[in-house]
Amino acid sequence: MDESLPEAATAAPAAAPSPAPPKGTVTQRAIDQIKAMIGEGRLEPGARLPTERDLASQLGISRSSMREAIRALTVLGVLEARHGSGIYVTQLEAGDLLETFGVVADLSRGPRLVELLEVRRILESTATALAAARITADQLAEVEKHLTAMNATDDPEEILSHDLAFHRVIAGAAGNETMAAILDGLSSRTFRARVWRGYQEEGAFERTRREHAAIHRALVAHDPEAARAAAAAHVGEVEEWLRAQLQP
Amino acid sequence: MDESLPEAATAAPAAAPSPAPPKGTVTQRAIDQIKAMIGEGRLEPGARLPTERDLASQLGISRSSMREAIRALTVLGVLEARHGSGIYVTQLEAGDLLETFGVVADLSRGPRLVELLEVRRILESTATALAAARITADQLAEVEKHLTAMNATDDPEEILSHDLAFHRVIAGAAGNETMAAILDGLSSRTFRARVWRGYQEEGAFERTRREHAAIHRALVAHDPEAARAAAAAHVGEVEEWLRAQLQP
DNA sequence: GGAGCGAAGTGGTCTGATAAATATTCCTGG
DNA sequence: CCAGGAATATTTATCAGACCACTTCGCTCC
Repeated sequence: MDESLPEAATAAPAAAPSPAPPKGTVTQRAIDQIKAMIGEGRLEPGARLPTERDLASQLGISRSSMREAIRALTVLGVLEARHGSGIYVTQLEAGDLLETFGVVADLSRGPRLVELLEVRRILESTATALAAARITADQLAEVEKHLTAMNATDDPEEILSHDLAFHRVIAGAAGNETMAAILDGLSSRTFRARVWRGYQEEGAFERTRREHAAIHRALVAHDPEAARAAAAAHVGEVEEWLRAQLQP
Repeated sequence: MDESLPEAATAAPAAAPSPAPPKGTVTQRAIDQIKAMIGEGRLEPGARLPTERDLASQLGISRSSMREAIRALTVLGVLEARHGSGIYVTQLEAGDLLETFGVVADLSRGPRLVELLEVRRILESTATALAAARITADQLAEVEKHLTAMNATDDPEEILSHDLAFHRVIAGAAGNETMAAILDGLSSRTFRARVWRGYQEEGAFERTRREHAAIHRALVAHDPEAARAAAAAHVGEVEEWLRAQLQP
């Protein structure tokens, strides 16, 4: 019967500064609080966090919930847990935080693949244009290395690998690490493997080779506009092919 | 002694297709396996997963570890847990998966903020150009609504809110949901609030107003090139200001 | 047939314990 | 005094079991 009154005696002992904003789950709150600590600068990149137990008691939650929060921030690339050592804030660099971008590419299908390629075309053409203006001799040599290696083999795996590296070096030469990291995610292995499985079976090898050569020529000539056009055409070819595939 | 030969007796009862690839933590493995299930189409968008308990025993791990895996995929926007109901795969649309993009903007500092603005400038200018060609009368009306509302108040909070909506409608009119979702992340509330705190104190209100008007004119005229230029200049202004701030 | 209720199912949280990897301390021998 | 290594302490990784909160659905009763 009537044994329990909703409110009453349970005056929480530790309701100090934060009047316990009861939004969402405790785990979500923990995630937000840790993010806030980093955002406000209370935790520098590379800093070591208190132990799981300390953090848990500090926020008034159980260790299980705290572990879920930590795990979530780990997959986001914000934290890094080292077994036996502790939990650390990553360097919060573009590569750390944008690694999850690959998940988007891996799980997207149908029309969204075309949209992703459109984004890649826009960013890649601009990045290649910037690279044409800024690329150094060393970087250019590396581009050539992957270009020749790509043309010297017939193994699709190896071609794909050098193709990815080819574009990665170019993106790096553009001087915008964030853009390079995004492009890396948009070119993730499984994403390209999926699209190219069919594309390369239509004799696209030769065309791809010519397009890469055009990009390389533009880089050598330090001609941003030619580089932009060549890169846009390169991605656009795949984009158009994929668009056609979706309307049988 | 010599009691242990590497292989031998422990013929696991359920070591059927996957010979237990012992890479990383069990939780990470669980994350990968669930991702694989979705990637291979064994789990459609919107589908309901087995219960935590079933999934855990199915993969041979404890419920705690399985919960961490689920939580991780939840913050990535891949899964959605409904208390008392079950765990479901999201629709895997751009908005779901790219929500995490906001944390990049929120946690970035210094030079990376400039890089993010550069990416935004590239995408936003292209999106605005596309919108100029494709925008409908209804969408144009909504753009105007936010434009006038923005100019009718002095409350920074309200201005920021309508500013975000202004660009969001334009991005939506460009017809690429993925690009719109990325731009949304690049314009997340806390990100812009941080940058604009200083920017708007330098009498940038009037300039911002003129830039928005220019974008709007280009949209009305359905002039992609003008729209591209206006949008690029708009973001570029903030970008340049921020770049200058970093070299005192 | 419909409204209300209650039991079963399911995610959310907590507690406690053990294993594994790492960090620290301290002892020993030169 | 110092170098090396073993014992010890710290910390994350994982597991197990319990209880609570919310949802769902079937059942009863009107």
